[in-house]
Amino acid sequence: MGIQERKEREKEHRREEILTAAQSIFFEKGLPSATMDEIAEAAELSKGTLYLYYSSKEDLYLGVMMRGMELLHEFLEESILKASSTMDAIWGLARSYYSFFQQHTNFFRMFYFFQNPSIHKQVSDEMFAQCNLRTQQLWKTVIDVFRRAIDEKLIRNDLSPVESAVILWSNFNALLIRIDNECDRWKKTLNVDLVQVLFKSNALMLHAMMTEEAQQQYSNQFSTATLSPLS
Amino acid sequence: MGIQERKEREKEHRREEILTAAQSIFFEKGLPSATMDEIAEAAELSKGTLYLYYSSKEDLYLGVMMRGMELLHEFLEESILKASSTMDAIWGLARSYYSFFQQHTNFFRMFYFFQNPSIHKQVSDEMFAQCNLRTQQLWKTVIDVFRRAIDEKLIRNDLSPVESAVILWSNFNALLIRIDNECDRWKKTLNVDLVQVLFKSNALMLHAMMTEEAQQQYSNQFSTATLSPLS
DNA sequence: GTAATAACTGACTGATAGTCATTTTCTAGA
DNA sequence: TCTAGAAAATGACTATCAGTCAGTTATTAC
Repeated sequence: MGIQERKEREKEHRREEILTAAQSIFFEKGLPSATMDEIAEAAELSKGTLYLYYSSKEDLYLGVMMRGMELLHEFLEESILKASSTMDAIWGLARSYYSFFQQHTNFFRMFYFFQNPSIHKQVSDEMFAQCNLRTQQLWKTVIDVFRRAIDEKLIRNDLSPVESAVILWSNFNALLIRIDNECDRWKKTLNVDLVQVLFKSNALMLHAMMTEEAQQQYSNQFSTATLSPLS
Repeated sequence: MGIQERKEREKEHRREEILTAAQSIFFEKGLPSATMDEIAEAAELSKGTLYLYYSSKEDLYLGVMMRGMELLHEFLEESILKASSTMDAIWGLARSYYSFFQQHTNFFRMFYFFQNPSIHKQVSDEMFAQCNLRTQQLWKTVIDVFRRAIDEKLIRNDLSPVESAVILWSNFNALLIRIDNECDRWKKTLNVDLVQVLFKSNALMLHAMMTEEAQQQYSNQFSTATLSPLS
């Protein structure tokens, strides 16, 4: 009998439909303002049914967010594949994360909204574990690029792959968040273009992490010309 | 008649009492889980009275947060005063922000919780404006140190004071947030001490921002020995 | 002493996350 | 095709909580 299998498929499909409905509502309103009634209406289901598939609003939010994490992972993997060298791959991570930020701002916002533990109260253990797994996979991809860079003596070997990855990523991410929230304010009150600062900062930090040989080899890469996003 | 004045004082005092009650509840539970009834009980007032002094739960939250911002400002100002040189003042900003983070983690958490615009819905314009003013004052203090550093040719003059300030601060802040949320996880799964990474990252970035003269002058400052927090 | 004003109260309203008894739909075997 | 039982879906209901406002208490001015 394929009935069991078909039911499984249909159930999975329903889970995805609910997620799609939730996504449109969360993108529009954010977690606090979105209501389960709205999501139910968007999904053309009753509210009770949502709870047969997800155990809380926060679980739904996490489900949508994990779609975003998969998408970001694809962005990064693809840019790594396309890279002509390991150094190019490192710059590619920055460029592709910036593209992701521009093209999928709503997902990006979910990431940093959920970074905050005050929100985690209603998240189920399963979802939380699944999300941590995805996060680890993402980090593995990023860290592996830095591992290669250190093996190739592009990055100083007094930095570990994990250290260099977390430093460069955190630095880039912090400025992306600031761009998302405060870009206009910084432009108006202090006449600073945070997007330029973003790439300048990334270039500075990467340069500081490089071995002397690599600094000489790639010195031209970090001229002001290539600092701007290749938009 | 000093009655008007006394009444003003009493009103201000009541505002502060309410803030103190709110602070204890917000520290304990965070914004989403704290209830106005709890805060009212802690303040020994009725809920209605809270709304005579603050127009929403979020306004109360902002009021408490601004206390934290003033405290941080004092930390920074004091460390700048104590600094023996401009370069020492820059390191002092990092050290004092780290001290603030350790001693007043609850305030620190409020800062990054509220960075998120999804929360701002119920904030009054007055409070928002007041908070922006405080933020600008804080930034002015930080930026002024970097202005001095550039004047003294310690920091490269292709960086503006604002740029260098926002880069170094954002970088430091990003890792502090990660330490607060994920320190144990990084230690366990990847065997990395994020606190060491924090100061290493700050040293790297600052070094990259320095002029060649300053790099030579201060090269010993950034040996591994001084990378650890002077706890 | 009293009228006017200011400060405070807490029962009430509306919104909303999550529940569960009931109904509807689907499946398997006769 | 019919039917019993399982699976899926429903929506009225409960509990909680931010915010309101008519009414009460305290203070001031004369």
